[in-house]
Formats: sequence, structure tokens, C-alpha cells
Amino acid sequence: MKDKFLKPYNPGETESRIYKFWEESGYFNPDNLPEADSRKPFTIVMPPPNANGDLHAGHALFITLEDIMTRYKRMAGYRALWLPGADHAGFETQVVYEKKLEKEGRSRFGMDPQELYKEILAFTLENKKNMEAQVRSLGASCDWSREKFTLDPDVVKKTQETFIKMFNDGLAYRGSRAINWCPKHQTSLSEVETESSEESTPFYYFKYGPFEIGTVRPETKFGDKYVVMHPEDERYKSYTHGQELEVEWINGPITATVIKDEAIDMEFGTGVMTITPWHSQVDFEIAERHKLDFEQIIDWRGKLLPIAGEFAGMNIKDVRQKIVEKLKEKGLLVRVDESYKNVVKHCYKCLSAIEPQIKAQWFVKMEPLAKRALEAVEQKEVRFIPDNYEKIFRYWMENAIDWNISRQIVWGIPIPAWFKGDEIQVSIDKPEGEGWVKDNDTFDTWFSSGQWPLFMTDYPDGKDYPIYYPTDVMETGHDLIFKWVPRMIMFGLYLSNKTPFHTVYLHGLVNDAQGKKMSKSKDNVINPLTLTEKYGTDALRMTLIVGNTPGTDLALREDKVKGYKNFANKIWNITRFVLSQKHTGEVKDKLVDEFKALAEDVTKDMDNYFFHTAAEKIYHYIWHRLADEIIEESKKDPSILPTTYYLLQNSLKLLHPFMPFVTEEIWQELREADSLKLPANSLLMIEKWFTPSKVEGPIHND
RNA sequence: GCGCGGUUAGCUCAGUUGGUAGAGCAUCCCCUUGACGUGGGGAGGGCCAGAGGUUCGAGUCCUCUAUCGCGCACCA
Repeated sequence: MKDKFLKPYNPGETESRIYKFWEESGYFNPDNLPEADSRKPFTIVMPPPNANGDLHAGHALFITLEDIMTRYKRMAGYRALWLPGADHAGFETQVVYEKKLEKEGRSRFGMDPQELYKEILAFTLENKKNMEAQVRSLGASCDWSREKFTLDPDVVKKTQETFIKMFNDGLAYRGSRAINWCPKHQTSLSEVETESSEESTPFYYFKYGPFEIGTVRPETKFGDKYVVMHPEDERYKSYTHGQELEVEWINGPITATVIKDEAIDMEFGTGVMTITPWHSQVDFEIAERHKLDFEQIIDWRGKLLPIAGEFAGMNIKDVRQKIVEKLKEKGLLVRVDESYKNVVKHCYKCLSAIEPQIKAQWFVKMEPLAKRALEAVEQKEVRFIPDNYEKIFRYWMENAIDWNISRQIVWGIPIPAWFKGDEIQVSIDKPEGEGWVKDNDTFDTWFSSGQWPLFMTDYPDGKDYPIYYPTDVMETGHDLIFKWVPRMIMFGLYLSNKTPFHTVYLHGLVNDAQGKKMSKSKDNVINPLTLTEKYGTDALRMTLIVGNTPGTDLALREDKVKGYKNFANKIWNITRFVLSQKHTGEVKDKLVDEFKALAEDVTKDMDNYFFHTAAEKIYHYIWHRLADEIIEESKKDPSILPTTYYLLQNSLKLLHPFMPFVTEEIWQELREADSLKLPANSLLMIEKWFTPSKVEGPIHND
């Protein structure tokens, strides 16, 4: 026995050495596994971590879960492939970088775009390197030889090709409509990049000619020259559609036109409103129906334009009260409802109020894509764990609205489109002829990562594609149920005619010990790496798995981690004891049968994705059955000793997916001590999973 | 407003076809220092949020209520 086994288990000394040992074995690449060609493939695509900062506890959870699945399948005889990647994370990374610039007293605005791109690239590549080292330290048995970055040239090219194909198929189109504009970040955002929150906002009633109109946004009302009511509203039946009226308004008299439209809710307010088509989606739609004029009132920075007269140039945040005052002085303010509750959209990164603006953008037509995705779910081609997410998914897909994929930021994949006046050309290369101007916008990051399972398996003609696509499991956070999962399903069906995976496993959030969401502002962020340094990676992995059901949030408590550190040490000590005793001879059938029952139970849990119970059962068996009872008994009855060796060796197999480092380290010790039975190149990582139906003879060296 | 989830021991949570409640940590008692940077044995502690229903039997299925959390939401 080596000296180190006379001391407590030391994860710090062990882990990097074992990881290197695995990596050098080449078995993270499933093509190198024994009899690879006859194995059935099992593929997981890693959600590529954003290469813009350190890994957090959520990453540790998903790496652990996916590694458990991969290791289990690898041992169970599959050609198990786990595909790692890194995401440039367009808007998110640009926001992180802009914050950094801000701290340095700089700003992206006014910078040369090429220069800015270069800086963010350097920043991202540096983070990517750190991130990869951190993924390794968590024990991830992913195939690094197949790693991809979302800005790799082939990914960029394929992303652009998909867009061109969609354009040609009529699924991508250029549209001018009210979009979500973030005045701070100077870009449009998709629906999932905004957050809605209910706010208490005063609701103003103003006199507008013979009408009373209601609004929460007086600052948008300068150009309002259409007054809209429901065609069947009896109160206003004396007014006819198209009728013109002179009304006194904020900056003097204007000519108002009466519009009758069914979008108006007669029950709400006075049943009459004026519209601001440039800055409201609803108003925009009404205006489109009746072919009304559009006029921009607020500029891209959130300041009023010259149409606001004396208020021009003022920030809308400051000006509302002033406008109300003016209207009041003019005798046009009727009353104010102070208790009105209003839903306001915010940029999900900076929380600035979203300003709807009309802008020409690229959109993906969702309806046909969503319909197909829904059918696939209906046909059970994709299932969700936990299954209540299917309902959530369906609701969202049934109500999907067209997806704005244009972003006015440099950090992303360029949209391959060209403009010349009103002409549009979609192509990677510049079109023939003079005067074509490149679209400066980049794709929404989810446009490329939505195709990730395809790209990672070298769609459409790489050698991996026929073997490893469709993949098997998509394991990701439940917060990505809308951002990411539907897009992957839609792109998969659109491009490959297949769903990209058959199972979506959604994990919950990792919260602090009190169950509160971790956030920098609350200063309760737990860095997973400080825990692994202190207690070992295996201990953290068990902490994240045991008792943590899919979809449910987890409270990360340090004492739990400590408990599993003790467990790692417990197995270590079991090994010391077993190896110090005579352990050759016959095994006891009764004890073996009991173990088989456990293995069967654990295997069933593994196949059903019940990792939280599987881990608990094997833990409980090793500590409270094997150590507390069987080994104790063997001290009185030495004839049990060979059985303890057998049970330890096979318990290591069941535990390996959960606690890979300590189990492999012990396995190697057993291999060296057990000179006859285990070949010199034996790795627990690729040992056959213990299956009761197919038990191989107990290994003993007599 | 619509939807989803939780409500089980002091704390954090399991409990997968319904059969008189479990784990870890914490607390208390006893033992152990030649496998154990400690370990072992044992104890206390829960009308499984509430009400009703189905059933021979419900934490587990159905309905309603309360409460907490989350998601979605273009009524000015």
C-alpha cells in the first residue's frame, strides 16, 4: 500500500493528476473506446458557457449532471460523446465589456468598430481559456478534441448560410416595425431579452377636443393626430371614421382625425385614445391597418425630438411632469388616477426602460417553425424532465411572435445582407455592381447557438454527423426553456428534419444557503472553485446532486459539502482497511445478492434520470451498509473479508459517475495491489458498469 | 390577468404505478482512540399547509381554499 493511503484522502493532490491521466488516455474521445464502432452512440452537447467571466455554481451543477450522464453511458457500453464549446454570447459579452470600458472611463460609442471587436475578442479568448481550465477542474469527461467556439469560421459560415436559406424560404424577412429598443445599449432586443414588471404609474386623463383621452406617457403625445375609438361604441357614434377636428393640444392647435378600430377596449378608460405609432406596438398596428402617418417623437438616446417644441432635447425621464404641468395650465388636464398599475418592459441587462421604436430589422417568421416544433412535442419526439415544462414550452410556442434577430452591436456574427437604396441582397459576398452597403448588424446570439447541436456534430456533411446526430439529451437550466430550447428544436427540424435531441433535462437554480438567488449586489455569490479547493470536487459534485430533483432550485450549504468530503475520506479508509486484510477467497452469495439488488435499483434510477436518488442510495450503501455493518462484521468473521473487497471494487463502479476522482484513484490503487486480475491499463472510467443481469465473476487474486 | 411549482422532523430537502413517513445537518445520551483529520450505537422530534371527495386504505389521485416562489403577458 502506498504511503498516501495511510493518510486522509487529499483531493488537492489527486484531482489534477487523475484528470491528466484520463485526458491522456484518449477515452474522452469515444472513437478511441474499445470496440467503438460496435457501440451505440450517446451524445450530449454541452451548453457552451459564456466566455466572459468565471464559472459559477450553476455551471458546476450542469457540468456535474452532464458528466454523470456521460460517464454512466460510457461505462454502460455506449459510444459516449460529450461535446464542449464556448459561446461568444453576443450582447451579454458586449454588455460585460462595456461595463469594463465604463470603469476605465471609456465608451464603445465613438470607438472604431473594428478596434472594439478586436478588444472584445482578446478579452473573450482570455476568458475562454480560464473557463476551459475550470471545466476541467470539475472533472468533465468531455471530448476536447471536438471543442468549438461560436465564432469559429465554420460556425460563422454555417450560421450565415442558414440565414440565407431561411431568407430564400421566406422564413427570414426584413421588416420595419416597432421593436424593443434599449436606449442605453443602442440596440434592439428580442422579446426574451426584455423583462416585464408591473409598476405603479399615474394615469392621466386629458381633454382632446371633444374627447377625454387617457395615457401613462404624456411625453410621447406631441404628434398625436389620430383619435381612436371602437366602431360600435354608442357614446361616440356621432363621430365618423375619417372625420377631422381642430383640437387644442400641447404645443397649439392640431388637426385630429377620427379612426374607428376594433382594437379599442370600450371598457377601458374613456374608450378613446390617441395613438403614437412610432413608439407603441399596439398603436403601430392600428396605424398600419389604416395607413396612417408615423412620426418619431423620441430619439435613439431617449431625448425628445424637435416636434416637442420647447421640450425638444430633454430626456423623457425628466420631462413627463413638465408636460403635465403645461397641459394643466392650458386647462386640458382632467384628472389623474394615481393608483394605476402598468406593465413596463426593461432591458434584461441594464434595466433601462425599453423604448419602442420603429426600425427596419431582420425577423424570423415563427409560426411555421413553431408549428413543427409543437408537432414534434406532440408526437413525443421530445420529452421534458420534469414533464411540467412541456406545458410551459407549448404555451410559449403557441404564442410565439416573430423573432427579431438583428442587433446593433459589433460583437457577433455579421448578418450577410447588403442594401442599395430600397434594394436588398442576401449573400455572404458583396453583390455585383456599385453602391451596395453592408448591413452592419450582427445576429442575435441565440440565432447561432440555436443551431449548436447541428454545428457540434458537423452538420451537414462532417463524419460525426451521421453517427452522433441527433444527439440524446439536452441538459440545461430551466431559465433557458424559452431562450434556447425552442430555437434548437426549430432549427433542428428545419435544417435536419429531425429533433436535435429526444430528452430535455432541465435543472434548477443553485441558490445560497438560505435559498436566496445568488447575485453580486447581494454579495452572496458562492464560487464553486473555492469549495472544490476546500473540500474536493467529488464532494461538491455530490452536494449538487443528492436530493436535488430536476427543475427544482437548490440551496448550496457548505456543511453539506463538508459531509461529502468526509464521505470521500470514508471510502478511502474502507480501502485502507480492506487492502490491509487478507482479501482473497470466496465471496458470500447472500451479500452479493444484496449488492445486486442495490445495483439494479441504482441502474434503474440512472436510466430514469433519477440521479438524486441513485447517488443517495449508493452513498448510503457504502457508508451504512458496507462500512458500518459488513466490514464491522468481517472483523469478527474473517471469512467475509474477500467479500468486502468484492463489494468495494464494485461499489466504486456505481459511485464513479458521481465521484470520479476518488473512485479512480482508489481503483488505480486496487489495480496495483491486485497484481493479477486488473490489467496495467485498467481505468475505472471505462470499466463495464455493474449490471446484475450480466455479472462477471468476482475478481479475486487467489 | 393567465400559467407553473412549492407548502413533509429545528434547518435543507427526498419520498416514480396509493399500503400505517425518510436522509443529511443540528440536538441529547452512551461507546470508541490500530480502517476513519474522527467513527460507531441509540434517542427525541412530523395530526405530511387546511377543508372536502374517491378508495378497504392517500404525503401519494380529484376539487376547493390559504400561503410562498417563479414564469408569461402589445388594454392606451
